Amino acid sequence: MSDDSKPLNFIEHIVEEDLANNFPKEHLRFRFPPEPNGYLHIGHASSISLNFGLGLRYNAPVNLRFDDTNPAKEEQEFVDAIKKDVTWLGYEWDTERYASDYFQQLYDWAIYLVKKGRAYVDNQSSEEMAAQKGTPTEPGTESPNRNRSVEENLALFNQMKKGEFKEGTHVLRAKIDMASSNMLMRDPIMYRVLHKAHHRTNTDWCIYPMYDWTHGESDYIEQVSHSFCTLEFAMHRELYDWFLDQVYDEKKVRPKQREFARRNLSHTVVSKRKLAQLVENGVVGSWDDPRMPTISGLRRRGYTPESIRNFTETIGIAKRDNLIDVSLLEFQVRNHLNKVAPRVMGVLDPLKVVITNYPEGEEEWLDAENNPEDESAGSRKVPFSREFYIEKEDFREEANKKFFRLKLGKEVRLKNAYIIKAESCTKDTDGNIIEVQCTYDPKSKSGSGTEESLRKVKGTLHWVSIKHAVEAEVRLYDRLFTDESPDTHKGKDFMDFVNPDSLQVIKGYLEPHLKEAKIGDRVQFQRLGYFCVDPDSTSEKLVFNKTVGLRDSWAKIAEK
RNA sequence: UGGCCCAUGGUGUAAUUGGCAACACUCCGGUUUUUGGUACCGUCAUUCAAGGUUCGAGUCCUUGUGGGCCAACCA
Repeated sequence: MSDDSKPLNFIEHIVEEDLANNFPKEHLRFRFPPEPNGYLHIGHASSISLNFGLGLRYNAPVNLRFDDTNPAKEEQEFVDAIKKDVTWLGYEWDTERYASDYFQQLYDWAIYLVKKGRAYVDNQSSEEMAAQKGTPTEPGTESPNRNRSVEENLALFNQMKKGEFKEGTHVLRAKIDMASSNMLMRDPIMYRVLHKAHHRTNTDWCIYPMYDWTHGESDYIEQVSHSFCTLEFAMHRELYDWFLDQVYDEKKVRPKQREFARRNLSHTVVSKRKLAQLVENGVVGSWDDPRMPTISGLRRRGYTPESIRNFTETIGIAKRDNLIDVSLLEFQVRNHLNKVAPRVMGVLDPLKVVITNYPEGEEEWLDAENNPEDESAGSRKVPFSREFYIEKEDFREEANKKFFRLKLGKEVRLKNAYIIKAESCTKDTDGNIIEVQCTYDPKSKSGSGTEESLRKVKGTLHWVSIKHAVEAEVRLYDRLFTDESPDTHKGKDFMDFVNPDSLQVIKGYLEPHLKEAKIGDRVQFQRLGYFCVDPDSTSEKLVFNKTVGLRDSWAKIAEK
């Protein structure tokens, strides 16, 4: 495999080491286990790439497992969205599983634990139990219910299951060690009463297993060999192993939990809870708002699956805290779109230009290359006429030598058209330039092969013939937060850093064939950036999203 | 005051059993260019600190320092 040449991350080293220690390769199995309580985001993309990448690398199955043990938060809508996103990213799971598929098995095992004296029913309030829990530096105290008889526990647990108790009154706890230095080992809760309908099991159950009791056992049931999760679960590993010990059969694969650091992206938040807050508070329109770091948001923004996969590959996986600069993500989408996006012309901040020596009423259709990076993309025709738009910032009455664009008395090349020279301009009463008058060199037509057409002029501008222009709504996006790490400031809420100007809606003028553009189409507006057609687009009204700008070295020069 | 994890350029990751600190991005400078895009070339680190082991330490040991996580009937 070509993968062999690439350096391994620490997770791959762990797998390699297990293989070297005679773990059978055919027993390798992985899983991606989202809770269906929200949409997947760029952080999940790393986990998805890790697990499915391992599956590809070792030709091992990868399950998509929904960790659906909390009916209060989970919905079918999210299950569907997650499946769509994983598929869109280009991965195929072996089998689709649900933790809820295992509710009966988990229940049977719980009974087994009760019978072994390893679990008991506690009917104290959560406050009482919290008080007995102790602190990281002080041991906890044992519950008065800790030594109930097996018979009594069995009866109580049965009553819990039958719905005879109200929520919050009874729980099943593992009997471990109230003095453990690991708070999670201080008799953790295995089951709670929840009189809520579940999106899959409906009202079959009114007791639901907790994460810790569910996750490792689910891995075990599925015979997952390596269970990877984020660092905040590191302390859970001891409990994961303890629960496994209770039911483990030596002849089976024993799953191994290992942890990696969550990927943090600059100028955004990567947490389902916080992203949900942005939606609920109306900061963004929806989970798939193009400003969101969700997979669906990035998709709508115009990102390609390839660019996201390349991103996760280049940022890698490790255990240290990180804040990945968004420029690494932007590079990947530019890099991919540069190769595949057709070039077109669009003017977003129009200034009218009139060629005084071009015949009135005349028009010609000029050849334009679709993609200089891809000869097979061919060419198209664009209409040229006496009056057209250029960008306002592409004209100045006077400017220094670094300004390669149109200025009075100087020439520029119009992309795929003629060389023009600015002769004069007119202004409104406020002094704003509203029109530029030019002359053109009729022999300088692009591709005509004449001596004049081969002349070198410093600047090349994009333009759109006014008579032929198609209007479109264009949505420009800026970073969602003004701070690079909005949720890491103690005493400050991440919402305080929301960028009030993250969305700007303008009108653009595009070359006419864009009228045929379909939802999801991605193009490069030459000299401006990459844009895609938003799902809001209709046959009457085109809507484009700006995915990302081109690298802009002029902006840096202009700043100085 | 307890336990667990982590520390390599501006950012993210690499570095066979200890053996010339590498790759990508960014920044800065340059070449090419009918996109100030692309492509190409170049500059930017004595690996948190102090000791120790060793012919040799980013890697092993000790002690610091800094950061993260742990007391939801969430996952």
